[in-house]
Amino acid sequence: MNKQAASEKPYHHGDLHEKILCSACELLEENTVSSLSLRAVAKKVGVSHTAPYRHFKDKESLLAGIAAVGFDRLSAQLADAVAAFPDDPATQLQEAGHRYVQLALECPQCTQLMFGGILPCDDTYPALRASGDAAFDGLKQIIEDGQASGAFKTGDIELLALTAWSAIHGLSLLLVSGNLPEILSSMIDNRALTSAVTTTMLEGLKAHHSDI
Amino acid sequence: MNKQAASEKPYHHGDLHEKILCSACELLEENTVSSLSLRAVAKKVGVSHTAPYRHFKDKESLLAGIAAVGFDRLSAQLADAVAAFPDDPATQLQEAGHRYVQLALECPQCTQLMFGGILPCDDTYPALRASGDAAFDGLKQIIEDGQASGAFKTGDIELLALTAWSAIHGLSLLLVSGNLPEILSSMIDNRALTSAVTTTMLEGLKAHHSDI
DNA sequence: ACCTGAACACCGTTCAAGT
DNA sequence: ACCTGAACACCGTTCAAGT
Repeated sequence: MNKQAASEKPYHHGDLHEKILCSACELLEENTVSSLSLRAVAKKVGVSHTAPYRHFKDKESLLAGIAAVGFDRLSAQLADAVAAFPDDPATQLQEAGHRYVQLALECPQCTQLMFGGILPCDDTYPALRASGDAAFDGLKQIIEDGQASGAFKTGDIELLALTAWSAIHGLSLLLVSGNLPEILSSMIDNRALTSAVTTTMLEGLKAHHSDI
Repeated sequence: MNKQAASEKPYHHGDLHEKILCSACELLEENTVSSLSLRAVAKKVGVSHTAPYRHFKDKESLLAGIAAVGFDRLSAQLADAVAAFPDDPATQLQEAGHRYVQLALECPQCTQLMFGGILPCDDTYPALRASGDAAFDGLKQIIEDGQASGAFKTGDIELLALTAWSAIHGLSLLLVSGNLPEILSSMIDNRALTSAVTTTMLEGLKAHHSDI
């Protein structure tokens, strides 16, 4: 009795689940996502290499947990971009693009994990899928607001959102993967690259007032 | 004497280098790029698991060989797109986009290998880098022609090329990695998705005739 | 309930040794 | 010159066993 509420997970370590996830996140960015080993995570936490199996079904399940956190961070950045420029969907979209690229550059390995086709995107990991969908919903909302205010051209919201997403996603992954040719990657300011992409992208999304 | 010319590599197997590369390409698409093992390639070729080391420095070196082939295929598709619509840069760019996406969908694992940050893009593999740069040069040429003919807006060629590339690259990787939300991935026709992206992208690239 | 250690089947890579 | 086999240090995962 006196079980001190229902939420307890003491015994040998504190919240091992959380500790493992946290350490994994750190180790992930120290190297390549494919070089992250469950055994190394366990060693870093200070626990036997089989202990993580009490908290994650397997390695992939742990990776899914990390990726979900990444998508949540992305959603948060999107929300901040919207809040920063109320009632200005065009600027919101541009700001969202900048933050998307910035986040990708800050945690490149996590970005690869989220978008590198490493994890299944079906319903194997519902939490992961939910986090990913939430991020896309945030983007759709900006497009919808822009259409409502007449700033963006009309058309299928999903398709317009996909277009904006593709542009900024492509740039992000090209930066993260290092596939840009020397001329571009030697540009001091990544913000200039992002601006070039978002500006042209916005140009294509804008309503053509000559059509009215 | 009578050495039958200079090009000989008989002994036990024919051109083992080529056989390994070829088998690796096939095995690659049968599974994930990260699950491709050198030992499995050797077994498929019918040779001991250390034999590949006579022809490739290590596993990464073999992967770089595969990726270079991928970039060459991309360049070829670009060239075909240009040839198909002479003197029409806008249509060339759209066609190039379609072929880029199509190629990515045909060999998703090779695409991940080429763009997944698995290989170093510095001068570690000169052939790989050269193949990659060649593909980008093809794209730049389309942009340049479009500017010359007045179809595209003026501006830094590299930046405009990057913009076009980002849009189509982003779509390709989103398709290949499976990160699209259900609504979009359930669309029967990927060509419709590609058209949506390329059309809006072209809209942003076009010269604004009202500016003249 | 939570963790450990031995064990298994796989890796990539090296190296002495065979033809 | 080209290939092999044993060996090493790593994996992920399972399972009986400990507290």
